[in-house]
Amino acid sequence: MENITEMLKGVLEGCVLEIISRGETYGYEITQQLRELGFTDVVEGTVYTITMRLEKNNLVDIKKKPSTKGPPRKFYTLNAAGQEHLEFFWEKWEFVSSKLNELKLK
Amino acid sequence: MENITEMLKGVLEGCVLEIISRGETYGYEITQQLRELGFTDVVEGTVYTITMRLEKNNLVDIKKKPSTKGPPRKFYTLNAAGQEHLEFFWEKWEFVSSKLNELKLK
DNA sequence: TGATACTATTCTGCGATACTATATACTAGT
DNA sequence: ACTAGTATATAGTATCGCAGAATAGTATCA
Repeated sequence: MENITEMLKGVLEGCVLEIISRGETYGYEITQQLRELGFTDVVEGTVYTITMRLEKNNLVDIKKKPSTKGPPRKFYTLNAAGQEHLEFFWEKWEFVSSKLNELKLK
Repeated sequence: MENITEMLKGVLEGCVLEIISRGETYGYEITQQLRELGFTDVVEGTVYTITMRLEKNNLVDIKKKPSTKGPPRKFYTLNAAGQEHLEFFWEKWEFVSSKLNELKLK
């Protein structure tokens, strides 16, 4: 799908939070999961800015682990604040989503 | 609903296109319709930037008409390009929306 | 006529976000 | 040595919604 950049704003971060909440993971793998989801054009740099932001806002805990396939990985897990943030994200999504579907059908 | 600004990016413009497609309307009225929809915090300035953009991108036709209640109104109607843009917007929405719901349920 | 309120458009600058492009680093296979 | 794949990092750019204010027209009431 082309030109969905603007529509992903505010949404992609929520996706990353959700993916992390499913279990400890790292930037590169998150990118791949987003691509598998269907957001095929998402690149590492984009995910990196998001994880950096999560880090800055203290929503994740970090553990560095060596990798057999490249440089060390930074594994993320959601902390309590991150979990709360994620829940609030889904609430917002439900709200916006319902309003748009309402508009579409009306 | 608070803090949905980022999530509205790319979405609000689509809403405005949809509202215009329902029938000739003007900025102030569009703002009110968005508020009725549930986006209570949308302000005139926001809608203005959107209509200006639609205008700049030649997606709307414009007619100025006097008002009994204030300064002249600028009425917008979708042209062919605008109609196409709207359809593409809903396609994008369907795509992103389905992916998000997929992620949420999985 | 002056003040106020409501309608209505316009303008500017800002902050947040995703994207582009590139650099750097480590491992494994040929 | 070279390449491909993995992986983090960073600077710069474009876009978008929003805050805040200015401007302007009409109606109403003191």
